Amino acid sequence: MSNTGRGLHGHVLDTLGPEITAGAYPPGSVLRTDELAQRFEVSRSVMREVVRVLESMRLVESRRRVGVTVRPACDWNVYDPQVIRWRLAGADRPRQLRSLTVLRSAVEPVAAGLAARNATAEQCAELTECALGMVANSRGHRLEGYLFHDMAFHRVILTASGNDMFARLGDVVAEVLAGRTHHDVMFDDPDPAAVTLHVQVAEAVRERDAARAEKLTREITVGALQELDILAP
Amino acid sequence: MSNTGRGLHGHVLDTLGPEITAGAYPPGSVLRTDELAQRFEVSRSVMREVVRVLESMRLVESRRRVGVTVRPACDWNVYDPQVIRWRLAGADRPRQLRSLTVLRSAVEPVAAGLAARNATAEQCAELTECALGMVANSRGHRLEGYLFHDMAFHRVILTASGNDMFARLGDVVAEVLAGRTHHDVMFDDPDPAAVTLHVQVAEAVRERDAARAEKLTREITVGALQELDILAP
DNA sequence: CCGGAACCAAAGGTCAGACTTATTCATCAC
DNA sequence: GTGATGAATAAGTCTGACCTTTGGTTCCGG
Repeated sequence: MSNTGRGLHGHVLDTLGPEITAGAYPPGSVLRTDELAQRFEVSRSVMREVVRVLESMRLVESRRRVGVTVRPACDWNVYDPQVIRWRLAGADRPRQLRSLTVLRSAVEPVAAGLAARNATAEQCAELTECALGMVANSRGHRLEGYLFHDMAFHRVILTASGNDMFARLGDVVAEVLAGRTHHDVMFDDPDPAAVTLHVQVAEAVRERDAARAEKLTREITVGALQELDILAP
Repeated sequence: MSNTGRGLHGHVLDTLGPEITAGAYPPGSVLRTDELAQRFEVSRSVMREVVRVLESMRLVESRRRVGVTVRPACDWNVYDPQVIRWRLAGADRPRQLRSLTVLRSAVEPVAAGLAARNATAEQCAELTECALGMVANSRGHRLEGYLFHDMAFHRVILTASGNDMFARLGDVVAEVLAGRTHHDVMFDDPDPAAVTLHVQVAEAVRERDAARAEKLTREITVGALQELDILAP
């Protein structure tokens, strides 16, 4: 699951990071490098590297003569994939999932519009393939197969937009989609209307119809919002 | 300027980070910790901490027996404020500015709509104050005063949306706005139409008119796109 | 000529301990 | 009360040692 698991450093990070994002230490709490090193049974060097990384994520602040103070949640780098994963694994997962879904609803329609203008022929083909894969797995409780193509679909859209910032959200969207399937309510087969919308988006992009791609994608994200009982804008 | 400047560690990071984001080392290049430590005249410990942070930003990957390899740009954590600052300071600043402005155009309208629903009375007041500040500084080459209130305005909107992910983009938007004023074309006084739009957005939020707030904000961001000669979606 | 096993060296990973420096806090003199 | 002084503290830095992984090389046998 976690990609930092390599080495002692990664292990400590994957323990301490989630603790902080879960709110185990209230903002302003002070941690001492030495104490942490003792607790995790690692050397101070390793602990310092962990603190540096947590600092770069703005989860903590290290100051001389004071210690390592935990920062308030509003300071955190909530776009850091690590932080996102930690928060999704924690107690306020539902809240986090809502935030991310709202973000999706803002970004994906615009990305789809751009994709309709900038997608390469190859990307168009990929998109169609993904949509067809979704259709093929839309019945008979083939949720895993459906999820796979769904994640790929949205990733292609975001990448094909040609915008760095959008492309980087592919992982985030994938995480949200996976969460919906694995942890949350996904009783039955996916909504047929949603499947159709994906096929139509692929069409619109292929036909370079930016406005239609944007509009259709907006319908998809509105559906995602409604699934979480979020009032559609 | 840079907030990491504290300590040797920060200094090295602020030198090596921009080099990497500027593309000084092609993807796949291998750096050796020891050599870097020599070059910056710091100990291996400090260098290791720097590498760890760069690794958490996904700028590099550290592997045994191989060294520190530079990752392709598509892997970078482009939402990390540090990375954003480094890229904005580098050669492909214009490209980066475009990416960020497109992101703004996707996010801010939705955020404004949410703000109209969720803003506290205090936030509404702040918003109005910012808008008035913009008006007051809109004539007579008071660019700095205008910028100050403009940044504050957008930050309040993003915060008032009540969405973690949106709120965190306040710094990014501020950076973009500051860039436009300081580095790029901002010859004369700001466009009066834009100033009016900000005032109207403040009104709409105060009156809880989400649809109007969203629409007006979309007009603001379309203007920002046009300034950079980006085709409005 | 080729494939695999054994070996070696290179680079990061970890550790322990000593020393430095900034910062806070308390004390004291004015 | 206020400002200067000093001591305590925890992070910052450096050094040098040793461990572990792993890519490359060599060498042997098929």
